[in-house]
Amino acid sequence: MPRMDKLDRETHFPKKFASMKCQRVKVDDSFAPALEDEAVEVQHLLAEPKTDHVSVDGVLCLGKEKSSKCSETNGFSFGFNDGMRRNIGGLHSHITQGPDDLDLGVLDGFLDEVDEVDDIHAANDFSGAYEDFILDVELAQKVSYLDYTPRDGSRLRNSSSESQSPGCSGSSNGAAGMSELSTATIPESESKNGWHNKTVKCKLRRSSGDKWNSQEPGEDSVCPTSDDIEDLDELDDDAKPLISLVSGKNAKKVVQAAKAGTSARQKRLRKPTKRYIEELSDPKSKQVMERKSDLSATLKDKRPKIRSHDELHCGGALARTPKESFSENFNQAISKGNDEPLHLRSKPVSERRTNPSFISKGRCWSVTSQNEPCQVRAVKFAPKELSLTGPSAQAPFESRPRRGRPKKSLPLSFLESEDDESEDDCVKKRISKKSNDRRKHQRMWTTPEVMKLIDGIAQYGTGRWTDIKKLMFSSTAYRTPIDLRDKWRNLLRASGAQKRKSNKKEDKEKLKDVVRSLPSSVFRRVRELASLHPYPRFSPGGRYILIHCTNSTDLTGACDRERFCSLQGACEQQNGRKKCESPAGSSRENKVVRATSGCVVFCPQFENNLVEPGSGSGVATGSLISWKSVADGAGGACVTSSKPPVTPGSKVKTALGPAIRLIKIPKPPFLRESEAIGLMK
DNA sequence: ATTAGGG
DNA sequence: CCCTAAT
Repeated sequence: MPRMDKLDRETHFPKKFASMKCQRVKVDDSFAPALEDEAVEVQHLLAEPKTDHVSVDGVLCLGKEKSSKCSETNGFSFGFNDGMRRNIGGLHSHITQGPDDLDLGVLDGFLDEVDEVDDIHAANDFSGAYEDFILDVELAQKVSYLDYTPRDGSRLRNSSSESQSPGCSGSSNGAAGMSELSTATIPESESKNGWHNKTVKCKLRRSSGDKWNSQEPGEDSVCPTSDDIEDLDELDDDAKPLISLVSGKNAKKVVQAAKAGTSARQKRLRKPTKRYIEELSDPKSKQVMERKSDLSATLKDKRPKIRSHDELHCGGALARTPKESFSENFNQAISKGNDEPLHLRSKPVSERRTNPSFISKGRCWSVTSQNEPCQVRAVKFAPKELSLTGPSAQAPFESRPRRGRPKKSLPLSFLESEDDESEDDCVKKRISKKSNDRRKHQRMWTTPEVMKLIDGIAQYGTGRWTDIKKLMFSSTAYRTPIDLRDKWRNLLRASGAQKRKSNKKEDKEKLKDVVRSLPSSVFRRVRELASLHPYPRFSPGGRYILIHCTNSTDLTGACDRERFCSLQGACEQQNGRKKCESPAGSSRENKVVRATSGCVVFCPQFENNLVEPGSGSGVATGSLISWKSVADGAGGACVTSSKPPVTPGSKVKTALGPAIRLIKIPKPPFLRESEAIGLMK
């Protein structure tokens, strides 16, 4: 901290403070207060006086104020009296030095080890699952005998033909190609409906009606597609049990199949992943492995035809569908489906109109969950050549509704999940050269899915993945909120909306694949949304230091509690917990936070350090403001930027230095000065 | 239970 | 996609 600076600043600040009271420092004529939520334009910064050679010293004594009870005044005075008086000199230079030092390295080997441990656990788990399996067989049997009666010839026909088909060979032979599936003869709707009905019977005792019967064979034959095919291997799991049932020469197999079908959804969590079967060499596990593979084989044998049907169905539509009209075609195609999102069915039209699914900002693809199946299939069963992800294999038993994710499923989603595709448990699996690839079970994202995701984000932003899942992906059980978020992260990178961090060739290749697999319109949308909904966004749990707000940075609007409250309100609803105590506008937390000078540092433990506008308003250099205030994007506004998405870690150019940076505080919430300074290097 | 974030 | 930390 240069002394010169200090002196200099001390002469400056009185003036500044005076102007801060006006809530806005008029730096020059070009200052445009019009930018409410956003930041001050860079040019404004450029015009700013170079005030801020204040040392981090005074600013970052976070540890010292342990309680969050400090009064607002304290907060302010702390900021002002201390921070202001002290220097933050050298801050800029520090900040600009090390953009990436926060990256934490992790050993790959470690992950592998963890993986192996997991495998062992899983093996144990499987034996347990098998026991259950046996127990369930009885029930399954009864159900099948009682409830299962072929509805018409078609089903028998299906099954017979199924049983004759060569099918996929083994579970380990993942490379069951699409090529051998080219001769589809069975209407998908038939076989599928048949099985679905059965499933419903078993599970719901016929209480659910004939939802699937209403569909005419071929009704879904128009499937939009494009070059953007992601996935090849997708078998209709639903068909497997049925086929096995009918064709079963082997009672055991029949039972197994029935069991697999009836309790598949219920017992999903217990299914071992294919990987365990493949990789387990432990003698103890071999028995299990054998049984398992036996079962898999049984099931697999029966599947091909059904899949091939899909292929036929969608193949016609594959050819055309130009990029631009992509979404339109898509909508047309899906509009043929008789299905409508269940969650909307019961609602009056008027209500539907207001449903987010139908009103998304700007272009909305209006992809609804129920309609997905067809689309998904269309994409999935594209010719192999179109695959962008390389060979894939089926892993029927790998379906793994992720640990503990959608545990709490709504009744509706249950029904929906039975609808069709969604429950197909064939999880796509990448066969990479590395047999020990951690990412074993992957379910490729189809373009329609991506569009749904985008629509969801358009409506809910990037913080409410569960909501998006519920409303947009209610029928696809395999997509968890985390999956949605992950996909979004990938989309951001792929669309160029986010600077890609990794320089690895492998990653780049993957991104390219993603890019190729999606229409450009998708990425346009992604970029739009990226600017609209920053990601990563400031999260309530996040700890950030916002370094260096400039003089004229105005947080009004961006920081108001109301917006954040509305976000929390949603959480409150879904969690049943009360997170946002005070309604927007009624609490002191709703006060506007204003940063009119220098450097603002905030930390969660200073929640109550809100600065009250009007009373010496303005967050002085070094003041602490509530993370709550920043959580909803105020951080973005705090830093000068004409580009909205300013997120933790992002750089923003200023007139005062090459760039400033939002830094996320690592683990221990309390940070010593030296540590904080260290972070900035 | 849910999200962020890193691998 | 998996896992962990944090809330």
